[in-house]
Amino acid sequence: MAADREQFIRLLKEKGLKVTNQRLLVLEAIASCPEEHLTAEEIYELVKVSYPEIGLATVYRTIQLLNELNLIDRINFDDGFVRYELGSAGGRRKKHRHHHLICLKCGRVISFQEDLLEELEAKITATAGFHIVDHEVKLYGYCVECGGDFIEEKRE
Amino acid sequence: MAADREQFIRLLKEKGLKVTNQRLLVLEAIASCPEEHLTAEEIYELVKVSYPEIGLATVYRTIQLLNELNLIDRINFDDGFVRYELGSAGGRRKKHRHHHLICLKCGRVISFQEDLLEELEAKITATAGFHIVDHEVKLYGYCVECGGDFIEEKRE
DNA sequence: GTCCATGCAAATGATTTGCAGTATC
DNA sequence: GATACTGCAAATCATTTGCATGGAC
Repeated sequence: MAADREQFIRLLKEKGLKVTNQRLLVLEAIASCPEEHLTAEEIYELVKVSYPEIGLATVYRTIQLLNELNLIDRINFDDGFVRYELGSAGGRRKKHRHHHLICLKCGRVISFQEDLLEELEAKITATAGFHIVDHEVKLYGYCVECGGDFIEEKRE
Repeated sequence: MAADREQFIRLLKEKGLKVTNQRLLVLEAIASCPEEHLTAEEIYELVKVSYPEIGLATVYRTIQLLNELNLIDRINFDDGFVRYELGSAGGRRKKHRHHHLICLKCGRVISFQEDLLEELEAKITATAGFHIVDHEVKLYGYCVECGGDFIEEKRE
């Protein structure tokens, strides 16, 4: 939505930062791929389509800014790239980031949004004095195409 | 325990790999810090105490081997280092890795072992055809020293 | 003796940074 | 017009790799 864009512009102005084409285009690129988990390089390539002069360093700097403003979240699938996706806090009031199913065979990543651990968080806060504000869950397994359905039968 | 060591030696022999001092010392270093989440550099420094000739590259290569053998697990706290800890599958039959409470203020990491998501895993396997075999959970918040206890009162 | 493993130094590759020119406010 | 932003190239820094030597079996 353009909601992210408007919020970004507002936040930039609030902080005395400048609203530039490059910044808007980086956010737009990320927002245009809500199902993807983009690397800096991928975002760079996307923005270059409509703005070929942009530099990779600018993309990195903008990503950092967007992350500080909580407009995007970082995710790490341990494949050597840090990835980014539209933030869970983006405008709306959802407080938790969403989670990921990761296929161990083909590497496919499926996102899902669900508050998995509310109860557990409350319990830990009460017993350990550790006040939890967010959680991140990665589930590893095998997707349907990679044998998720019937792998059980093949074992033992 | 020395159980890890024996298992390591057995696995090396099974695969026609050589049992070297360096390999045993790297595993020993990790096993000697069960509460820590060591970086490659930290492991290197630990091993150097008893074996100063070891090279950092050997540590990296051994870590990779240990990880492939499932004797250690990788964890990433997004601070620029990959970290390692004794594997959840190490000898015993625990199938899930353990989880982490991460303090957003001081960075302290507390591990805990608990099967959090058995039910959820079963549900997703049944409905999405995605067969889950492991999960990783990171909980973010504030530890007791950093105001975990009373931060609730300070907010609005 | 044969290979595999090691140590060193050089290479890699994602991300960061310095700086002079450029655009926003 | 001042100041922040950009693009480029050079710098960083964790990790990997090539290669000749050394060690395990």
